[in-house]
Amino acid sequence: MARKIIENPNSCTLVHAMNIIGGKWKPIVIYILANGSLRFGKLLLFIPNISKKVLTEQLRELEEDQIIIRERFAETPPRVEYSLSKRGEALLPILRSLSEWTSTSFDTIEFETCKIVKL
Amino acid sequence: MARKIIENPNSCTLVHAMNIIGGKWKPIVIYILANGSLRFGKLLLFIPNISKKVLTEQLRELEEDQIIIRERFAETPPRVEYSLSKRGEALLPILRSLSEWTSTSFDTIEFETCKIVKL
DNA sequence: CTGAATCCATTTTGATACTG
DNA sequence: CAGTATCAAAATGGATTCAG
Repeated sequence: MARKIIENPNSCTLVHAMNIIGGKWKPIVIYILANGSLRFGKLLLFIPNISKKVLTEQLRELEEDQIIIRERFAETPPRVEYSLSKRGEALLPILRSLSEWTSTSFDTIEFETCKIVKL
Repeated sequence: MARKIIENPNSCTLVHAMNIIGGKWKPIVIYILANGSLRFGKLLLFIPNISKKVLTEQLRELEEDQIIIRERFAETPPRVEYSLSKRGEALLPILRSLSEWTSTSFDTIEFETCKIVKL
């Protein structure tokens, strides 16, 4: 039986989406920024167990994909604010759905990363 | 200012969801199985560039999280069918939303993994 | 304060050959 | 056919130190 290679737009877009939000901390960052812009130091507090390096990398990638916006203020000491872009905000309902899916589908969930810091 | 550690159920469930579907090939597997059950060999054809070993691992994990169902038939040669569970099916609308989000948010997407085999 | 640069540990992914 | 086993490669994660 002959086989034919075809394009599958659904898989393709799905893979792309996962590349963007599939990072270990990215959904958390997006979720936290949903409540408003934050500076680097605060994000670090909100996400325990993440190192500066990794947070920096994740933020860079999210910025490249235009999910978040990075605003640098020329002050001393320097201040940098991160916030969600329109594209990032469009992602929120989907992340909420994912969150709900987990809640309704699983009885128990436990992580270290469940704990976040409230200021 | 005092800081207090609290639980954040949203982040928690989100992280859990990403642990389950965040694997490199998992969303594709789920998407493909959405069209009906398939056996191992077919899945391998549908996902170019994936090795048997990796596909096996991903399927095992999806099975452990009860996203897919593995059915083994005692025949010769052996036959194994994979299909979506209820829990996995509940994920489909969300994956479709993700797919749509990518389509509307980005102009161009390109991957090697976009190509799948149609039988 | 923000984050770049190093160095190293761990995890993930893959190519290949082999088995019931 | 549907996997294992083994080895190797690559991506990712993280601790620490340095800099504007």
